[in-house]
Amino acid sequence: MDRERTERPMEPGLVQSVDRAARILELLSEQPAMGVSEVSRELGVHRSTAFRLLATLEARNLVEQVDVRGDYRLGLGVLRMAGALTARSDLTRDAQACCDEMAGRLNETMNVSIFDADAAVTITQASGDQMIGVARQYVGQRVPLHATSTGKLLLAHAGLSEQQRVLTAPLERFTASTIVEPAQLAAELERVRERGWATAVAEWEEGTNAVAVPVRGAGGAVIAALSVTAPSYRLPESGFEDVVAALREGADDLGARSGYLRPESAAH
Amino acid sequence: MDRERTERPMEPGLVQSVDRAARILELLSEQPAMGVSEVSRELGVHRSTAFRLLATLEARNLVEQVDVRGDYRLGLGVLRMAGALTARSDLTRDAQACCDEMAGRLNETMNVSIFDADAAVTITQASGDQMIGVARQYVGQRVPLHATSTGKLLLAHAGLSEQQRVLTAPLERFTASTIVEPAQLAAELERVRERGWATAVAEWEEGTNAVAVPVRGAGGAVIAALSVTAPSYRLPESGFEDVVAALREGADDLGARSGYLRPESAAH
DNA sequence: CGCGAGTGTTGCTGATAGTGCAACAGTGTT
DNA sequence: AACACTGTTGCACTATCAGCAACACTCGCG
Repeated sequence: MDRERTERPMEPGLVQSVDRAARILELLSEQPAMGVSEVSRELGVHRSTAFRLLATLEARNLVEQVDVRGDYRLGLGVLRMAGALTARSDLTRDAQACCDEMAGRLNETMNVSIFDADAAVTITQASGDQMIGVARQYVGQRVPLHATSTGKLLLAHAGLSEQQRVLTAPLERFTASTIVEPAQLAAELERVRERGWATAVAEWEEGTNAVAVPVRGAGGAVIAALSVTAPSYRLPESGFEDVVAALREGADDLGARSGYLRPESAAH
Repeated sequence: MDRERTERPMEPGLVQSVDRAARILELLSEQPAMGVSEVSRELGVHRSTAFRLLATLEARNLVEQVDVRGDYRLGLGVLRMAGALTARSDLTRDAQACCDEMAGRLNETMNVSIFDADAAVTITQASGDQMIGVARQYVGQRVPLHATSTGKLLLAHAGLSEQQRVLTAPLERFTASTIVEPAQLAAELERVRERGWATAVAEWEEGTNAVAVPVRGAGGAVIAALSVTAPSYRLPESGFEDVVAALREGADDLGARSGYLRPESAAH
């Protein structure tokens, strides 16, 4: 159900209170609003500690209280950082337009993701207008490389060292269909490279399928992945090939503008 | 030139290291990348201190190094927060679309701003394709209420207590034309309410003019401001009325969707 | 080539800054 | 009215974090 419980004790050499503050921001990215007590319970600290952390974040506009003596939520200061971040590259902006357009055509949830260290990061998302769809907000979310269509696609075109690292580390299981055997994953990656697109059939979330195609920038390198996600009854395996054609169009449009975000994303 | 030097010693009861970390994020929102030493100088702390703060932020993906032993910049974790923030309201998304469309029509820099405590916050921005334009990225930026078109418009329609607060506090001067006399500002606000739009003629930045109109949501309340900003030679005072007509169209479109972001924005 | 000034990074140690405690002031429920 | 909550604030202790100094390294200059 909740798939992020990083209750690690924090590596030494880091600043404890800053780490806790950052975790608060993470929490507030998942839940729309939280009270002081709720935060303190989640962090495992005293209420007063959580309060002071929140008060500090509030002074810098990173969080705000919905009203006096009320819950806290993310503040508008976040916008400034987000603006500065997206201003750095055209890809984010172009990807948003691409997602919006494709979501209108396919009427399903679209994602554009990029490779980052040990995960695929969704940089853009647009939803179809169907009642049943992808509920969660995935923008900025780090999803595993071995259990999602975008993850597998990006990993298949990443550097060998990156692939080795994922293949040697234990593969976490999320559903009954999740690939957890390294050999099986290696074969899957090979197939992804051959046919030029990747899938995820209930491997990350039960009852949910996804298809991803590469976005190629100047020089032909894979700079991102464009994907569709939908309930399995609306996107069955038999329909994958049809979607791929549509996806390719969008991905080529996006790639043609050859936006780039992290030139060193493959390097380490 | 640099108009933000909040070298205040930090109020008691706040967590020092978290405050410093937040300031790092602010700095990285202004400059695209900074080294450890640069950050330490800016914060007035030792290099090792700045390093550990950055390392902690990096562990939570809020910043990242451009390469090993290199500068730091904002990380992709910021996207997650931004995604969660904008997902809370339709206004941000609709405003972006509105800005984009208007920027295409007027070929100038468009902004949508909302009222927040003691400043106007730009939640959306789109630029025309002219070479000379608004250089700075303003999204998430807090601009003064008395020296900008959006600020004056929002203030004119804010609660009386808010207006009183601004009128009694000292009005900072930014250019020769900045209104610093409370009585003069009060008269200006009255004029804004009468004619239904606000201007800023080189009051915030020399050689730059701006015009703002209200965005009215369900119930007729002013929920945001839509504005155009341009060099004074392209947007002279004589041309204001023409732009207003175009702005009104966009603002009405936007308001018709009656998005809402902060229902309690006027309360305190 | 070697110097010097710059960088990012890392143990160590003392004192400061931040934590937990307890108590207060509220609100809504029992 | 008692209770169980909430967010908030002074206080005192001690764990935490800032500063120092040294390291490894890169760059530019002589």
